[in-house]
Amino acid sequence: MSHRIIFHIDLNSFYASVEAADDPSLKGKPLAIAGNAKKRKGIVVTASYEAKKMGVKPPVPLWEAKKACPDLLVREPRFPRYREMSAKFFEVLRSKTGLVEPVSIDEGYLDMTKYLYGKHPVAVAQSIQQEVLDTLGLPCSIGIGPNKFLAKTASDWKKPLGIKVLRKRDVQRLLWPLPCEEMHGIGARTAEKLKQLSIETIGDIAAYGEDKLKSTFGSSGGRMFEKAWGIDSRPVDPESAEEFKSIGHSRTLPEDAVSLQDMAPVIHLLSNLVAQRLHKKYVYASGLQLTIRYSTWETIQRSIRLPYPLSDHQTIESCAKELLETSWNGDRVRLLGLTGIDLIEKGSAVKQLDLFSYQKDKEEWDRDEHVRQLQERFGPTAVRRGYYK
DNA sequence: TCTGGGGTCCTAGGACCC
DNA sequence: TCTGGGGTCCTAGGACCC
Repeated sequence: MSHRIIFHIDLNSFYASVEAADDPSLKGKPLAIAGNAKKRKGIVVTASYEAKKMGVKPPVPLWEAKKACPDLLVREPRFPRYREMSAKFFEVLRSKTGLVEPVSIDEGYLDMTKYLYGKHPVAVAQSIQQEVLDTLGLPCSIGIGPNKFLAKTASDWKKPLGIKVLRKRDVQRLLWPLPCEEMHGIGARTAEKLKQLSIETIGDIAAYGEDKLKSTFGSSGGRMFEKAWGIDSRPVDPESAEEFKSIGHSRTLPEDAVSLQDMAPVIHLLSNLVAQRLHKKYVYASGLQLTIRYSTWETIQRSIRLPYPLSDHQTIESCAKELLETSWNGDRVRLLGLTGIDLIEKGSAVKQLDLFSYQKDKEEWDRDEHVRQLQERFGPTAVRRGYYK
């Protein structure tokens, strides 16, 4: 672990950049990607740099963005296309090192320690940046450091198309003067708490003392302190993005719901979406979590354990309805969400069978097990190829 | 005309057990 | 009349990120 060289690579204004790459007439224009563009409640998810310069800072309501930038061009997101471009992006990264950890659709860490082959890290970063730009038409920023935190901080330094090295010895000069909320992991709430302790900058965090931070912020106080000193021992873990802990969907309703009948179609939709994704990822959910956001923005979450790990949409829907009926307080509802939790891989689920004393609804389980066995014999496409049904 | 949708991690507090 | 002390597990909520 001694002396690593970590890259953090971040695609700049990813969704907007993809749209501009696909439609050159958008290049150099203020562009916003906004969900629900036609409805009232849309917000800007991504803005091009031209739009950002005009004051469009996501996530901002679309109507406010248009007020700030009357010439704003607006596109609805095309997620399948973004996923496609993201896959190509990570393909490029994986051709550089075996140690790539995707963090989200548009950013990832690379452990380049053993993959520089004597070349200068900045030269390698430049060639990666150029390759991503040439082959995908997408600008990215690259941060280089001895650990994830410094690499991530460095990639934020200059956008778009930045390359920045942040060494441990730069921490005092470059990091300490910055306000606390510049540190990854410190948001508005924590920054406010820190302010009340007269901690304004990252340097103040470093000077405050580890034990005192821990006593007010728990374990995150410890991490805060270490980061302020440029310390971060987390490895680049290529597997971490593979495993899912939960799969969920949520929808803001076109209008506030005031009755169970209003909500029934949404529950139906969410159940189907969740079931589909569970199937696609070859997992069962052992529990279900319902989210209700009231018109006051008050949000509650209620969960139940399912009778056995499952992924079929009928059972999910009936359990979701049960949850809704027992959890809803009768107030106006703005948003509903449904999440499958405590996920179990279909292959490994069979080992847990004896742990569950279920009698009914076993057919779906057996069918899924049958599918799994087919997949083991014929590969993941067996079902689509028609071996089943 | 305020405020989307997908996640992860941590903690407080109650239930339960010995 | 009061009435220990741990430990674990679970749930809901909060904070944060992209």
